[in-house]
Amino acid sequence: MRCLIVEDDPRIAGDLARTLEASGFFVEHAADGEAAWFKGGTEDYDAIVLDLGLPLMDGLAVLKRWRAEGVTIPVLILSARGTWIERVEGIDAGADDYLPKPFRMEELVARVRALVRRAAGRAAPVEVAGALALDTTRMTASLAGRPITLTPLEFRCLAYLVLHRDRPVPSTELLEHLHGGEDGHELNAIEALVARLRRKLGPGVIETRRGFGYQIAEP
Amino acid sequence: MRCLIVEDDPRIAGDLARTLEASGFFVEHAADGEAAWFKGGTEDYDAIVLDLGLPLMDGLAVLKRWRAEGVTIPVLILSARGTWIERVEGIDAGADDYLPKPFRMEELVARVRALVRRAAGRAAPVEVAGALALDTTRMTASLAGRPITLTPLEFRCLAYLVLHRDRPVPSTELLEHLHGGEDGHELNAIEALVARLRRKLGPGVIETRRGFGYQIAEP
DNA sequence: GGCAAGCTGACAACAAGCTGACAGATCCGA
DNA sequence: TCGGATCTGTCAGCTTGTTGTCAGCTTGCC
Repeated sequence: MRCLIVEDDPRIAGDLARTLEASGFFVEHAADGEAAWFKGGTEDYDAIVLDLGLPLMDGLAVLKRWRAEGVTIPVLILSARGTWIERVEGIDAGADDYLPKPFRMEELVARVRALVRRAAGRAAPVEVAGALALDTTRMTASLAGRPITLTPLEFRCLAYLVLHRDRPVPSTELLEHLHGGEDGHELNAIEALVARLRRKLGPGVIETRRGFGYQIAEP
Repeated sequence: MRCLIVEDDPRIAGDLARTLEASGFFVEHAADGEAAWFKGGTEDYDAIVLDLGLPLMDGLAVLKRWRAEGVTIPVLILSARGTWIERVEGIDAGADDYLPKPFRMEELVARVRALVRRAAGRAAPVEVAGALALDTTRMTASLAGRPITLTPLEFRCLAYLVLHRDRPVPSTELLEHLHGGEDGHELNAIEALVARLRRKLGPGVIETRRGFGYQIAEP
């Protein structure tokens, strides 16, 4: 968990850092707008706590610039001026939450935690098992960074195996999952499907545990 | 123009829907907070009319959750309790406008229209995907700098594909988006539409990912 | 060695998607 | 109101990718 604190007052910054560190964050600090903009754009944080009154570049300007550049790290705005107009401006500029000063430290920690949780839920749903990566939004698969073209059924089959990679999946279960319980399908269809997947993925990715089922190989 | 109505009273919801439909909106409806949250987060509306007193999740909570998740669709709050405190709370939560009950239908329509106009003016009007550029306020398209004449439906279809260019869009979803969920339309209409678009755009712009959907080609 | 589980290449059936033609609907100017 | 132009949905026939089945094969286990 990495968190960036953007705050020019060294005393407040120190307080914030200590509190967040006590809650398990690795904290970094930027004291002015320029430094903040640079760090937020180049490093990968889980959350940013942003004060608005900053030297060199105003907090809102920094935020807008990040958002324009595609930085999606969740940002919590801190501000002494707690009017609702400013709140709306902050949200408008792309902030994820807003906390008016003065505030209790516990509340700050709770909000930053909530922000991180929410962002994790929103992230691109990519499942990874060793060198194998499945992106269920883009419907793409890759092996060791190399893209693999899969048909819909192949994709669903592989996704199911990756999701249950901690145990062998019987072919009867795959049949049930892929065809929604309709019968009239032979088990051999699954065998053929797995064979086609293996041809695309190469050996050593889908293992057969004879008598138990198929399983994605451990990294 | 798609509009989501969030209202638990079926009579009021029906009134609202009829009025907005008469003004040219495709209207969808959610009767509780959970459903509203889901629809607003996953579908692409031009405006949302949100009642505050809702089952399962309160209207304000839904709104806050949307804003926290980055949903920027303009929201008009409806409420029986018209105190200014509540108004501020609504704006604070990220609402774009506030209309106390009772209200005249004409006023509602006017405000929703204003909302949509404002949002259109504020949003980045030009969407770019590779050589393809769409100006959503002027409703013009160009490919490699050369202007392309599109019909209204073609434009909406292309805009939707460009907006979701990071993933394949199933033709069922296009059908739903373009016709606001009314059925009685055949999937083949989408195929014909895409064929017409391809004839204008040339090959290699709209790709078919068989079994997954259509997708704008990566640059 | 024998048996069952599992593999695989070939093939055929099927479904997804494409396209040109046509016709109903709508809009617009005269 | 009429006529023409444009837009858009439907249909039929076609192409192509996907997937189930079959038959014969290999592999592991008792």
